Amino acid sequence: MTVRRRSQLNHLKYLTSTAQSCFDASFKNTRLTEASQFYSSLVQQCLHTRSLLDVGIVQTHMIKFGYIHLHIGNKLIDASLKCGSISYARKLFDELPNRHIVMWNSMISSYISHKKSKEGIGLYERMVLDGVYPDEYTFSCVFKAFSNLGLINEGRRAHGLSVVLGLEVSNVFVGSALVDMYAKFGRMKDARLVSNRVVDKDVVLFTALIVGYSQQGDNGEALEVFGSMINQGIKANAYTFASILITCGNLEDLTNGKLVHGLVIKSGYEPAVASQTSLLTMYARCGLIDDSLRIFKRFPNPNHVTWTSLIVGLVRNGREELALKKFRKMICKSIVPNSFTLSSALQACSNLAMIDEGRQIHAMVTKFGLDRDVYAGAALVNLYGKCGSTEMARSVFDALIDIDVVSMNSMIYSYAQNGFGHEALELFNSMKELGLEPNEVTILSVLLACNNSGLVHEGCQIFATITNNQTIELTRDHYACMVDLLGRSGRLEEAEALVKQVRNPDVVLWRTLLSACKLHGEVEMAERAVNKVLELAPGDEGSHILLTNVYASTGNWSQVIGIKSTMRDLKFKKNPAMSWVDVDREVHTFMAGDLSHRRSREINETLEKLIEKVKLLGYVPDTRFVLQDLDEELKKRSLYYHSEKLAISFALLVSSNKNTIIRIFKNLRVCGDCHSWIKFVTKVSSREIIARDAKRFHHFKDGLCSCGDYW
DNA sequence: CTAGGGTTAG
Repeated sequence: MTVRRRSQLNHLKYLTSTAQSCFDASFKNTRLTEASQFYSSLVQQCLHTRSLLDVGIVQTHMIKFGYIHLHIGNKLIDASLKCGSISYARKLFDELPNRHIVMWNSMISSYISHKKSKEGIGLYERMVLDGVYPDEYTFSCVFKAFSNLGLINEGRRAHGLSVVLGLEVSNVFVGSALVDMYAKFGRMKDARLVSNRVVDKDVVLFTALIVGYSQQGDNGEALEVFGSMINQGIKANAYTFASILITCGNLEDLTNGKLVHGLVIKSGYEPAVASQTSLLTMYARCGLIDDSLRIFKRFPNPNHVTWTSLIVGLVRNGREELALKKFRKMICKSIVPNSFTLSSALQACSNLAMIDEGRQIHAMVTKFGLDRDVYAGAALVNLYGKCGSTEMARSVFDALIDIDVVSMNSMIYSYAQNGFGHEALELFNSMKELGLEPNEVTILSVLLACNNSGLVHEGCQIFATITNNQTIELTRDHYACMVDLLGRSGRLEEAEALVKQVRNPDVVLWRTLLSACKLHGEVEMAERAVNKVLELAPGDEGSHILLTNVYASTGNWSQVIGIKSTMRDLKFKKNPAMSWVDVDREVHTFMAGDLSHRRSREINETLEKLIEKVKLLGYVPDTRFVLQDLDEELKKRSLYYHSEKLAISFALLVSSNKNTIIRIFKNLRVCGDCHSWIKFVTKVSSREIIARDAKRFHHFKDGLCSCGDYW
């Protein structure tokens, strides 16, 4: 059959070029209906060959011989759409004198399903102006265009017209499209009102409602809707299950999650890809990542969404290295990553501060043309910020076309971590002009920036404004940041007053105050804070250590010994300080006085030489940072073997290229003596060193540090 | 001849 059609078309092409006059003569003698039939069958063939060229040939003939009219014209438009050319269909559509409602609908829905919402709405509006009444088919697709473009008022107006025409609730297709639109606008009340009025509710309508509640964060209500749907005897399908499993995941509700899992199996939807993907996500969200891995293994051909879901789940569960391994495997299998995938992989790199791996993924972002994507962009800004490359973060940020509040927050946070307080403030102040509304994260980031740069006045001002406006809900994190800011700058009374302002001050707040007390040798307040900490968290290890530090810094050794024996009784073990450095994708870890590295002897030689050199430039070991009651010489020796000094010596030993920046990481805060030592090292070695400690970055260059010695 | 809902992200 198809072969015959093919040859008929070829015959037509032949006629076109060679025997037009003959064809013309024979056609003119035929009746119109027969001509119509002939053309109809040719259009049918176009549908089979899916070739726009064929449509063109048929159309040329029809125009030439004057046979183009309503019925055939519609068929041609339909054929063009099926051949994948909306623009060609539109040309025909515009040329046609009388357009059938079906053709308006076909054109509009084609535009919208091909992500051309603007054109779809344009045609919808022209249709209304031309006096053609939209029908249930028109409404069931046009609302999506309004939600795609965020045109809430226009969408409401169209909703109004559907009410006038009596189509709003009499047709469930229109009803569910409306529910979906209002849900996407976040107006769940309107969505609910429409859905309540729809006469014959079906599973699609309920699913739209469930997804709406779930995506607006009202997961409890989503579960309610699911329950009432089941009670009404409407059966869930794969779409519904996929959505409700995500709801259970959002709630981290394993009980209901497993219950739904059972229902999925009973209903026979378990093999559906969406159900599987949602199951994987649900278990990952509930912390059962091994179950997710097991589900993943069952996929014969995981698609990019499945891979991404797995990667996201792994990162969420702190399995970044496995996440990156899976990501590489996915790339090997030639699955094309999208911006979801890449931003998740980048997040894994950020968490591990793996700059090299991150750079490679950045290259992929560029390769796939996603440099200006807001999600990939924010993830890149985050990566470079977390790896201490503020300049790179900024250049990615500047390349973004649409800056949203999240990418803005990432950039401000990058500045904050790296001690660029003024730059962070400048960006924060520019938000108003850009029409961006700061949120909780913005405020926290900018306060952190002030904190890390000692901008006490500015931080207090922002905090006061936010407190007065009450538009942003301040969390304990915000207060902790302010307590740190005030406390470290010596305004301890104000800091303590702020802690007391918080409704239920937690351990973190009191501990922050405690460390400020340590910094300023404020023994009495420190004891008060410790008592509070122990009230809230009996036997808290950190606060014991901090109190030891307070006593040690004021030379109160008998108290130090007292606490230490208490800690021994409670079987405390101090979290050991650790530094590491990434050389050629291999992580080298060092503890204080660590001799376990295979090149330990050379490392120590390098270190000894460095210490001699920096001493000549004026480095004096600062033994105040040794919290043991040793004699001065021993204190000095113990300083020399701090983990960060070992890591830097190793890095200098193995990398001779002066232009390579040395990056080291430490799990605790960098010690004061090491901080000053590293500044000298940058001078004697002419190297740049970036150190990330538990709290922030320190960029050491030419004998100075970006933190301005305030951290 | 034309129609509605789902699974991955900071």
